[in-house]
Amino acid sequence: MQSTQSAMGSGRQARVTIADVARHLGVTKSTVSRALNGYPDIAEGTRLRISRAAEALGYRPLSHAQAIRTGRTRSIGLVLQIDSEDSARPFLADFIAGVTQAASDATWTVTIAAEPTEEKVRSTVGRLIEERKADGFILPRTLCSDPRVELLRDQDVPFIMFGRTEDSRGCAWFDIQGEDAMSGAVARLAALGHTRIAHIPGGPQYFYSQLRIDGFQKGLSDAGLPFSPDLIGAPAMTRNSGARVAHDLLTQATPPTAIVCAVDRAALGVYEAASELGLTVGQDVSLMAYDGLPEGAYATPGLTTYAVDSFAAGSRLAEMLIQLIRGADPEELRELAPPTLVERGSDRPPSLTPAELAQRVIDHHSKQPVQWEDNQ
Amino acid sequence: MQSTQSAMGSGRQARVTIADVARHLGVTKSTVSRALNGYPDIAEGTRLRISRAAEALGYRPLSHAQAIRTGRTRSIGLVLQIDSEDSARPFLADFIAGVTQAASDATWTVTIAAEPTEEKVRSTVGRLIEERKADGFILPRTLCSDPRVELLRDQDVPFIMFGRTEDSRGCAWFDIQGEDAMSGAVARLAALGHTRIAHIPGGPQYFYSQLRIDGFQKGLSDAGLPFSPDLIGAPAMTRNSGARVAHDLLTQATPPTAIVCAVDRAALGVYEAASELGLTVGQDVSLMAYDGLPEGAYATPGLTTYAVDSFAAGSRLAEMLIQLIRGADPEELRELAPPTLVERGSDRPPSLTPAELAQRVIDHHSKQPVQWEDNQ
DNA sequence: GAAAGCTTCGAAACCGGTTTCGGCAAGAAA
DNA sequence: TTTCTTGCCGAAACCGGTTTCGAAGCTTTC
Repeated sequence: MQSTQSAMGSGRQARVTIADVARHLGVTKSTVSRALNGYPDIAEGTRLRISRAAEALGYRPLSHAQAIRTGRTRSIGLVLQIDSEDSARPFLADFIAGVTQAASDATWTVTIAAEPTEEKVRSTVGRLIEERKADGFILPRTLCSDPRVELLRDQDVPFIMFGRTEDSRGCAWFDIQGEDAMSGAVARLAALGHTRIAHIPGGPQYFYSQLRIDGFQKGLSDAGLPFSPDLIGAPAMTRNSGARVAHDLLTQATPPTAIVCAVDRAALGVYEAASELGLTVGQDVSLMAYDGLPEGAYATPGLTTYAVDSFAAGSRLAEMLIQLIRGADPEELRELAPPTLVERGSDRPPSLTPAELAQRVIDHHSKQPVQWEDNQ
Repeated sequence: MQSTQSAMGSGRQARVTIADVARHLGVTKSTVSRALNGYPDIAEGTRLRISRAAEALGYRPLSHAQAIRTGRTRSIGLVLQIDSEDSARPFLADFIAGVTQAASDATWTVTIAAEPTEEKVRSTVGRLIEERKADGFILPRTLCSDPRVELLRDQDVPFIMFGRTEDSRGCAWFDIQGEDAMSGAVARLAALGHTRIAHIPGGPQYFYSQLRIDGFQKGLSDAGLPFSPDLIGAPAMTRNSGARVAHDLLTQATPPTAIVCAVDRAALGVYEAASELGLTVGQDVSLMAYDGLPEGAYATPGLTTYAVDSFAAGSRLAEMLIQLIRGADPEELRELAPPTLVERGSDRPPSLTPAELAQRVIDHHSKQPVQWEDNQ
């Protein structure tokens, strides 16, 4: 019956096209197309007949054939920046799984790219736009002022950010409530009896770092604890810099008995610093952080942290982006999800006062001076 | 001059199409197309004129417009299986970066999907084929007999495997030389003076596990060491199962003084088992493994391991797949790359004989019996 | 009963490329 | 000079969809 027409080449199975469906029912392609796309000028009976036949014949429209007319590929773009020492790496698998899962559920696909530098990321995004490889983009790890945002805004391409930025006029975003986590951590530590609590913030280029500092300060004032600038250390995003900053904090004249880190990775360095100073985390100094890295479970004692559900974040971002592309108002597409507290052993009541702690450090220091390596 | 034609909708910048280029030069679309695609019936001068003009005008063909006629999207498919406890996770970011980098360099793109179960992976691959979203696929983590392979072979869709399988007739693949790594590890440990060396293999569903067992045995015979079945423990792919298997091996009547693990993750468990038995890795028992996980560097002492360059693997796989899609013979597209030895502290000369080691374990065991938890 | 309106669908153009076919001109062979 | 190639390119069909336009057929209205 359908015969010759679609006898595509070498072995690959002949696809059933819209023309096949039309011929099978004795209608025209245009009728089939409109029926399947919900145009109002098709009789309900006809629509039913057509959609049933399409289903039965196994017809699947070719998204790139549609795209040539509609300009839409049903594909979401995800351009990652992966530098040699990427802090986002552990989340990535879950995040990608979430994004693709949600896309898949909507019969969309995800076009992914990874570039090492900000500049290359920009140009790749540009290329994907030019080639219309994606109908919209998810931007992970947004910076305070993000060049990708300008590019996409200029080109009028839909996008959604994972994380807020300073200026999010007309932008859709999804974020995790990092500020509440930080104030929650302070509240928890204060309830345990700590009175001098320090913070190690993340890199200033990330907007969330400021939010978490704000949350930290709010936590202090909520608990009625005094704030002083020396409670906030230098930014640290890696294990080693975390160790260095923790070392500085703990060798102050009045050291904190508890430290709240903006990111888990820095917290892993705090273990090192404590150990070098003859202190034990969870005993002499309490520690809380944020991210939920699996490595935190392997530390001794386990790191108490606020965990982010990256899978859920990715899948929600994909859903929201699809809505945006379908015409939703970006200002309506904004969501804030809470992280979940993972209680392990690194936060306990203080066993020493700050003064006693300082003495312990001095005693230990007199025995063995410390050297920090600069690699890793 | 070009005016009205391509005044595409709302704000988004007007693309320059092949018709624009043709009009600009006073030739037809077909000439431009053939010139740009290297057809032999275009004069060299014309070809030059056209490609220069295309460059100058910023013309980029729309891959999905090309696809409608050619059937090719210039996109490679990557369908990952990500279950809740995925051992491949740490590699993933680098791997993806490698794949997309190589694709990007060839102005191809990567369409990615992630599914939790084997069945869903299969159906997603099927969908991507039906919708012609990818011209070929990279299959990571190949199983001994892999259902994806049958599917793709049936449909006559090009694909390349990361890892060999039992039956790789007509298949292209890229793999890392795990068997040589294992025999190299044995040779190294034998040279250090170990005479009783055990192996903890990976999951039997993975073909590489058998290869690595073979390599291990070859290492023993090369070193002139006797083999006995009790030198090979139960399979272990996780930290906890690694600990359990190591415990079994080390509590044998004649325990090994060195253990070679098929995967790093299991080796991390060996540290735990050793510590529970009152032994120190690198001192009482030597340890080598394979993968190159970053966590290995944080263990004490650092884990000596054969590291896989996932970025390079991904990028090579993408390059090879593109060649395959362009018509290369799959039997020619097979490559084996060596891992690189990362020397840290876990392999040292034996300090005890197996008999002395057994006695140490017995002495320690009489003091405190061991319980293994089953979570994590 | 004719005009007007509505519903429903066919015909054909269109999207941006690729590919087939054929024709023209120049050069080679007869 | 005529004929046959050969090189080069234009014309038009084609890929698989979407969308515009218009025209039937049926109702409704006056």
